[in-house]
Amino acid sequence: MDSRERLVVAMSDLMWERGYAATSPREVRERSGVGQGSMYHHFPGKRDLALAALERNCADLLPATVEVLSQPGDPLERLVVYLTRPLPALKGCKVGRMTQDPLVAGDAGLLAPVAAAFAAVHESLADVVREAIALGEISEAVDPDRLAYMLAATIQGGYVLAIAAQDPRPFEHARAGALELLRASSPSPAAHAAPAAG
Amino acid sequence: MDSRERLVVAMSDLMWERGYAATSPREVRERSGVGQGSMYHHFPGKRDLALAALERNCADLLPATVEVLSQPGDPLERLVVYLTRPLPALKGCKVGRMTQDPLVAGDAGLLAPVAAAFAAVHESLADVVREAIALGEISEAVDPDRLAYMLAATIQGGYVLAIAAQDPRPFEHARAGALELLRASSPSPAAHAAPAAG
DNA sequence: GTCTATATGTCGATAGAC
DNA sequence: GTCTATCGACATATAGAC
Repeated sequence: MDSRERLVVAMSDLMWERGYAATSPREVRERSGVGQGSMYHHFPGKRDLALAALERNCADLLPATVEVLSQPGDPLERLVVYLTRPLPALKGCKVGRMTQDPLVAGDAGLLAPVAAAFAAVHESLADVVREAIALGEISEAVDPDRLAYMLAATIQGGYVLAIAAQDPRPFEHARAGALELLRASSPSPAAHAAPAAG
Repeated sequence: MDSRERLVVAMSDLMWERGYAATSPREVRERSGVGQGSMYHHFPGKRDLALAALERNCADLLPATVEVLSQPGDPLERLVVYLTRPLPALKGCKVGRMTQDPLVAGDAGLLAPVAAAFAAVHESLADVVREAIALGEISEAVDPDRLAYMLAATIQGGYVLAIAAQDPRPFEHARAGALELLRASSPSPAAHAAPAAG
């Protein structure tokens, strides 16, 4: 791993552990083992390093999420996987958390990769919901875009509740609640327990 | 307004505008118009001032939320109000945002008022959901605690999506989606449009 | 309770040799 | 590309008079 890469990894980790404002160039240097001169050779300043770190985080997380939603097979089942896969409730989302840092949210350049990642997840989610509606697994009374936003919000907001309580259960309950409600609203109640007949 | 109060207000505003780590005692002094000596007379340090500011924010926001949920009358209608009342999608939640700041989330003392506020909202929400289930407005297949967590998460996560997109619509869509799904899962479909008969 | 003055360290970056 | 040295500014307080 070259110096540039080590700097990006260290910055990414530190933004995750301490936040953007609270992370100093010095810590990045120390953790990466890269010297002062090298750091400013590779990046004009802290913000540019943060941008590279953010882009890296998005590139790390996005493919796995989209992949879960792009599997072949039953769309409702893909939503179940989306809502039940293991996620670090007490650590939060490396990407979503950045929206709550005013220094990041106030900087269009830093926010851009985050916005792109959420937009991509939304498109995948909305597609799956549309498929599920077409198959009669979800009520036609539901708007696919709205439901997709709701599902993504359940995850992101679940982190907030879990961290506030210092307990993963609110996160798990929120996701389970979304799933329960989704199933309770299904046009074919049989879909809850077993594959629908026909 | 005395010095102490002015300090707390300034700190509260600055944590809101810039975050905790990015807010310096100097800015607090300048905005509040309180001198250096007075500041350290009233508070031992930045953290203690932040704690007072957090407690104030919680005390500001909690009553209004609980009040919405504690109105007399139809419980489902109270959930509708909870999910449709005007909220600042692009600004986020003064209380919820704090959970995403590692310096706050890693400090049990700072997190305590936030945890208490979310716990209080959850209790109110879960009570309303239980009432709605008892009246047959929401399916008995739904667990009240889970649904309550899901609804709170929808709001908190909606902020994340809206700020990422720099557009209030994901927030509004997420809330509307929750409402739509709630209605689609209602045991008495008539409840969607008009008061249920009987 | 409020003020001015001071202290110590770090931040975020630059300089310039190798 | 990497190094050491250095910079001016600010962060986070403390001291001690009034």
